Amino acid sequence: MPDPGEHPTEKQPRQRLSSDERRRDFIQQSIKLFAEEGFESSTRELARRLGVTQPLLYRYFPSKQDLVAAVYDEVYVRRWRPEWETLIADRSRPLTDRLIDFYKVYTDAIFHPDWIRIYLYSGLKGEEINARYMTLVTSKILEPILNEARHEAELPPCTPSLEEIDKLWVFHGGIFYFGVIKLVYEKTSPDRKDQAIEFAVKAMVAALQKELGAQAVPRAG
Amino acid sequence: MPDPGEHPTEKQPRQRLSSDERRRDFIQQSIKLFAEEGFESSTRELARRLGVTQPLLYRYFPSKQDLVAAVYDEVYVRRWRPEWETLIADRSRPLTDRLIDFYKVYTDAIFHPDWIRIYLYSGLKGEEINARYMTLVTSKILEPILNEARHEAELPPCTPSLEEIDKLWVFHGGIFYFGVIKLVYEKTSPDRKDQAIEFAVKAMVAALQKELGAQAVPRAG
DNA sequence: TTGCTTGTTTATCGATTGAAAAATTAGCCT
DNA sequence: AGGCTAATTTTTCAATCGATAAACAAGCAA
Repeated sequence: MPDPGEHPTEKQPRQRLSSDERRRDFIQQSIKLFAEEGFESSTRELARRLGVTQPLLYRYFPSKQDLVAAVYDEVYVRRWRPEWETLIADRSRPLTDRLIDFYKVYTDAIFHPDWIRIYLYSGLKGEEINARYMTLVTSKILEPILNEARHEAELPPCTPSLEEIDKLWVFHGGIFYFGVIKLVYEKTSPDRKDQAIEFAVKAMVAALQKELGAQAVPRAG
Repeated sequence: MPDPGEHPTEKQPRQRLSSDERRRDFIQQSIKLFAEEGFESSTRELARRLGVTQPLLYRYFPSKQDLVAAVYDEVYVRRWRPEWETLIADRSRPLTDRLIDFYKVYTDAIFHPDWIRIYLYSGLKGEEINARYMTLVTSKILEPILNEARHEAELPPCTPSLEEIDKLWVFHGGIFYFGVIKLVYEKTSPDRKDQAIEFAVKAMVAALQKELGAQAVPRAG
């Protein structure tokens, strides 16, 4: 005697959703599916997870590529918080404190399998939006950090050199990659995440101050 | 009038290779192809690049999965250099110098699109060999670094805590991720690579010494 | 030259893919 | 109740996938 309740979504008397709701469900489930199995996941598996048939997708998206674009918009664009930028630039507090706070909330936003895996998959695919996100991080996070470090070292602002940006990418990437390995391979408690961030920020600010201090010396020597 | 020379490997009078040569070619070309397009690349595209037909692959590998396994062996296992471990442990030199040298040669070995992209693809796939490589890095690189740092701080050796390994992963991951973005998005000169490594190593050793120094204080206070 | 070994191609299969066209039906308006 | 709109399903297609079986041919040995 076969078990009729094998699938949880089986034989529901077909509930209809509004156009907006269904479209939203497609995107949300796509994020999960693509994050798990990459963008080569089949549209049939996506439909199966939603309990609908595969051709329904094409009433909401002209092609699979358009669905992917919608996923990118949701992941890359809509998760960015403009207040991050103001947090870094708040000169009423020491830069170290600002950066620790920033990286705590930034990693709270991006240290999720959905985000990190879609970020990596799209980066490997060479998607333009991924490169644009890197540019955004450079201009809205790394360059501002350098500006703030120069200000704390009482140096005049200047356009950062490529080598300085490189160093900040090593620092930023270290925190990011910590999220990668901890999410991909194991679960890490928030405590250890915050601890690692504090260590990285302090090490970075100290190293940066040392370099900028050396730049300021010539005036005295 | 159609151009008959469209493909460079067109209409060669079929040259035969020895079994070993052909097998090696399959693996090497697979590394390139999989690195570019991921492991979902078709066996037909692989054969096309080698100028042979697709079923020939199955005279050398029982299945595509076996080909992937051969690629993993080539990339993960055969590129590891045991002398890296002795380089880190050479106590006749300051730890900073050792680490700068180590990371220069280590990144010379792994900062290639082939290696980094196959590493990332296999990591996203959840391949066991990727997890094993992470364990190898932890036991053969990060834990030895911590031991050496403790030795330089005149502290007795001990089994490193999870939090200490976390910090070293942030540092190590920063260097690795620098290679990722520079390879995926642009070309970087070796100078900038070495410059970034020196900065990261110095920042790391300084931050580590500060922490270990704090541990050593109680004896004096 | 003959013949055998083996590297290679030809032909083909079943499964899966993204996508289109047409039929169906749920749910709201009147 | 009747009917219209739009959400959903059914059916189907051409392309592509990994893989198998059988035919072919290059090169060495006799």
